[in-house]
Amino acid sequence: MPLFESIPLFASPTLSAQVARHLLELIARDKLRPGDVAPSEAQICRELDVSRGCVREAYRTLAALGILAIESGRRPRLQTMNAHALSQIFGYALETSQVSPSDVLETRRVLEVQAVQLAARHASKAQRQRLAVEMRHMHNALEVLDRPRLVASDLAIHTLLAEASLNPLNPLLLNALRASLEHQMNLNMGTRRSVKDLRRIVDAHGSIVERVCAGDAARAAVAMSRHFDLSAVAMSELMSDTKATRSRRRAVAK
Amino acid sequence: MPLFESIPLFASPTLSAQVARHLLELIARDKLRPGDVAPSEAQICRELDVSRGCVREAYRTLAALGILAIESGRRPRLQTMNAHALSQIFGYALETSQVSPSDVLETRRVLEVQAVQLAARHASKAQRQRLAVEMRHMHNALEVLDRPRLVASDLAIHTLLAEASLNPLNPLLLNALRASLEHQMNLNMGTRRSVKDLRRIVDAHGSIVERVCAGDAARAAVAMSRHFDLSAVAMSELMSDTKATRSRRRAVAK
DNA sequence: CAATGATAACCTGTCGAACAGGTCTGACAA
DNA sequence: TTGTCAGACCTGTTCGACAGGTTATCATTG
Repeated sequence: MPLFESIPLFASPTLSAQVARHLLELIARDKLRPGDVAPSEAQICRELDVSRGCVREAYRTLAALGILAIESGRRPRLQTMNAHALSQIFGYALETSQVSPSDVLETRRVLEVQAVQLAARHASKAQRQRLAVEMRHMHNALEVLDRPRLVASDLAIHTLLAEASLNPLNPLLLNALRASLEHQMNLNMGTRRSVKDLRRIVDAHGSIVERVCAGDAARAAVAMSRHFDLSAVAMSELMSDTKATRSRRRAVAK
Repeated sequence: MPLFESIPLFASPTLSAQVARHLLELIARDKLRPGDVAPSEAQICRELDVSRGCVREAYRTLAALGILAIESGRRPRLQTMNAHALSQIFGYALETSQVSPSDVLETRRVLEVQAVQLAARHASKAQRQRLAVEMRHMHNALEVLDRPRLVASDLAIHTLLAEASLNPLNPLLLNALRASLEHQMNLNMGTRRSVKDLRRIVDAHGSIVERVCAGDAARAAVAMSRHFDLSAVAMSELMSDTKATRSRRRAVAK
């Protein structure tokens, strides 16, 4: 029985994977933080005595996961957690029909509902103020029918709510899910809503923000839940997918 | 004004990033599915007239995201969605204190609670049977105090529940969150529960499975929620982190 | 002395050629 | 028909080289 058996999963076949693992261990050992610089490629080459190509591949791996920020000329730095890598993963899952848009919406829904509850309980005064301000912007945008600014306000409010939940996984996951879903939908159709629908959406945001600012977690959750009901209906109208997919899966699920 | 301005975001500075994007577009255009083969490195080299190093880096990027499966000698194949990349991302966020273990637990909780509700409603007969079988295994493991088999059954039940929700995002996210959290905790301490706690955990799973099999979504959710209450208490005892982190964040949140 | 600008060191991005070793296919032989 | 073997194909890795960007040092200059 070999000695390495203690770490069976980590017997990476490829050298570059080992280098990537080494870098992760280095980050953990030195307790590096986002913004700190990582060793340069040449340094790792000398330390581990491997070719630069290998090291570069390891760095690309970590860069793809959003761990390292690599720019020409600069030394690699640890990156702040961001949704880009996640949205690419979700986007691939959508693209290959491994998950459906309604699956994404379902998960977004439960996360957003929890997020507004947490936001209602934990948001700071400044965060509540920023929410109220953005809500006014949204109302203004509706009055002059400025659609780009409307969707911008929509996004801003959802992001503020997710941040106000004080669980960083909420902005991370929600941004990733939203981005991947929008990318998928925009390719299929341009969403042009009627003015009536727009007003309903703005009102929905209004009541959510109002209740979060009032600290009423339960009602805020209900409002967000209603908001998602509308979105779900709108989407299932556009692509009669929800029911079909669900029942097909049920049949396949042995 | 340059012509490329129409797609400003896609002006990737590096060549290898452009190659990666090209591959993703190719996947979308040809509607490739998991298991299908992707072009070999040499093919892309000729088609795009770039060096093999560049192409390899692009492939590593997609492999890191869990999109491509690359093995020596074999042609690259599209991969089935899996939690590995996600758990690495979450693991990095935990490692660098960008999210706390209680954040992960909070998100896991809401996702698992929703998952059991969906499972109670949508699970197939076969899935309910498998759940019941695994539950019996867990009871047997408890009687003979086989801890490894106990944790294996725990994992299996949670995985079955997530799958039975018929939303593939649930097994994906829950596996990733669980794996990253366990990786983080195991490094800090070996969790040795008392027999009394073990019995309580098994009972909690028992009531969850029972209610899911009975199709009682509401009670299943309550049972899962209770199960997580216990876990949360156990964890906050081990690392008095929950409250401290929360209040610290609140102060920082301007 | 301080501000400024040039230079040198360092870093990443890309290319090319080369070899090792694994995988797959198809032809040939038993 | 089946088994085996060779060759084509593919990924893993290395070395060397050059372009172009960034940073820090240092000397020049006001």
